[in-house]
Amino acid sequence: MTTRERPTLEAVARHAGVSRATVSRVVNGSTTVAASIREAVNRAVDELGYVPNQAARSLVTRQTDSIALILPETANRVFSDDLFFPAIIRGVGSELEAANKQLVLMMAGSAAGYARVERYAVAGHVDGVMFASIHGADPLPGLLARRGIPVICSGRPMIADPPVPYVDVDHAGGVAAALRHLIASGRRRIATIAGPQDMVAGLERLTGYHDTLRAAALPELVATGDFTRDSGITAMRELLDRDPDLDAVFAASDLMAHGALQALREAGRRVPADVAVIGFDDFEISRYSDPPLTTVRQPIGEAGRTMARELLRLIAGDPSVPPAIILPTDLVIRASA
Amino acid sequence: MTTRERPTLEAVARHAGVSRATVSRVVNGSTTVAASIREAVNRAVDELGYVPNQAARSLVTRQTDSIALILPETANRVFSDDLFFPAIIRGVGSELEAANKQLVLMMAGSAAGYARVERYAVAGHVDGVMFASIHGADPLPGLLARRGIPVICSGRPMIADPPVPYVDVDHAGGVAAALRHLIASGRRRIATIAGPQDMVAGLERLTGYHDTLRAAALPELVATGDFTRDSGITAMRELLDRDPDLDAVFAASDLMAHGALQALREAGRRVPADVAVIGFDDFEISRYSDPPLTTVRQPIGEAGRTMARELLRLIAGDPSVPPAIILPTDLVIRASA
DNA sequence: GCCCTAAGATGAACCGGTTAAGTTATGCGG
DNA sequence: CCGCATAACTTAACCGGTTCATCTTAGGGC
Repeated sequence: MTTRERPTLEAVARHAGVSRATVSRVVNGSTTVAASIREAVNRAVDELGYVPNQAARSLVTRQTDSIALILPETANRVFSDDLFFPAIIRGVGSELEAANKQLVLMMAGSAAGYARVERYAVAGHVDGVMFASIHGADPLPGLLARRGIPVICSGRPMIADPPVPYVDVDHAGGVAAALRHLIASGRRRIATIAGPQDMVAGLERLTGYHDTLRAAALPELVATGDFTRDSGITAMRELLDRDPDLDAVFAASDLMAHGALQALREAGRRVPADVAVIGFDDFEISRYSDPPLTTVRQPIGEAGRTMARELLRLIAGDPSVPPAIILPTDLVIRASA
Repeated sequence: MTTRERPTLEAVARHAGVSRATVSRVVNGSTTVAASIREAVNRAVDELGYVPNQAARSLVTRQTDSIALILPETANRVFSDDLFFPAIIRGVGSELEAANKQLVLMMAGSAAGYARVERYAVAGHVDGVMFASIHGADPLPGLLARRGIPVICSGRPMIADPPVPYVDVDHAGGVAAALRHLIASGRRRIATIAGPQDMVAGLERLTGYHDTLRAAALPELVATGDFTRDSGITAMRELLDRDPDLDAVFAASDLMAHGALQALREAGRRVPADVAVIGFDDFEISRYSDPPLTTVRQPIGEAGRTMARELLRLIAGDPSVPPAIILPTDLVIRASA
């Protein structure tokens, strides 16, 4: 193994016949260096294959140029069925790449992992922290913010004690659009498969359902899932059981909508002839379902990008970062409703 | 904002009335500290909310307790359609969590991102590097290895100049099992949709197809895709065009198999009555396709876990890390063949 | 009561950079 | 030709930990 000793600033300086400070200034692109010397130093850097030691550098500059994205789920769940996190990661990644920052992904599922994340951030391993989707009343964002670490959330945090800026989508607007579409096409017994009620996304979509149906003076019928396909199947069966004559279902996630499609097929219902189905997300796979799914598109990638952009401003000390940014949703009409 | 100044070792030492060195030993769990002092120090640590500065620490210890996983694709592709990376990440994540190491995800799509990854690793930001799937003759693994950085690959690297240890699955065995199943059930005109030929996985699966069909003295029919669903659709149409009487297709990935199912349906062929279809991967979604997909299961998560485990041994300086580990594949028979 | 030993605490060097303050060469006006 | 401003480089003081050699002190044996 060619474990060639990594050259230090000192070595480069000696090689180029200048001082450490000068090399440092060349490496960091200072303008007050004579061209001839700059060139000599660069040559020495190349010849020795010098790369600055990150630990030494960030010890004094107090910054690391990397940023954490926290996925508050166990590693086993994050990437299994769910397509939400991949989309967030994609958005965040593209934005950070442009800013030349390094993305550090962390799963904070277990309690131990949770503590580790906190220590990791407080230890100064990263310059800022993003949270992708928050479960329940998660204290971590506030905790880190109180420690002086720049923090931003995707989805409104449930506790607002130290207010943490966040990026979210217009849940209520999306739900209203979906339900109005169903009502306009003559549906009158519209059920919903709600999301988990310990997440703001789950709560707000259910609230939107209540509000819109109440305004339209239509009966309400609710079953609750956890955003997964399987929970959608179970919930749909339960709904059919409670009201065999329902003529539409609004599911609070695409995966639950797919589960509903499957349960409806098993129960012999035709979609959309007997029952119309609308989801929420607009995942790629919803274009290929049978029938293709009508759904509320939420700009997840855009949310990730926005989150990254705002965090970078926060880190730069920009005082004008808004406490909340709400992105629009829109209804994508396909065959299922 | 409560940007409370982070306490240093020095502060804790003063608070507890001992020296810096002693606090350091307590924090790192040295045994040669009197119980009373240890307790006093711990109290001081709690009261001040002390967390060691990672930069300072790794400057001297030369390790960071974090490990990079390189996804050599652009951020935009990695998480879109593909379910391979999520599975790898899941496996790696669970293993590293158990070892209390931090996972750092890096996308190395663009050339710039590529250089950044190299600098990042060489700068000592991480203790070791894993590569998830390699495209073509990627020089980066060898480059890092030559720099003395512990490296391990998922999938056999195409260049073996500095040999880099790797974890792979038994492509040939899986393909052979699939084809033997088709032959045993009476199929005689068996086509294949090959994967990209700049990836070892693509190459080896095609080689397996050649070898098995030649041994069985059956005609060969090949179209090439890039592992995506769309490329599967295109390739299937092309195959039907070239041999309308084919009675089976082996696709080198599940997504291409799904594309093939769609193209076959459009062409009015019944699966498996007219044409049998087998994929390779066994993604979750293949259980829900119409018909459910017969496929070669490869233990992606297990590969991730193994990769992480071996890398940790490499980092620990264990000289007995094998140059290659090949995991078994097996045929999962569902309805499509 | 004295010396030796060992447990346990300390002082100080060091890791590899950054940067403010200090020093030296260069150029310009008078 | 001198003095001074300025550009350009060097010196040295940090950043916040770890660790080894050194020192202190309490205890045990005779």
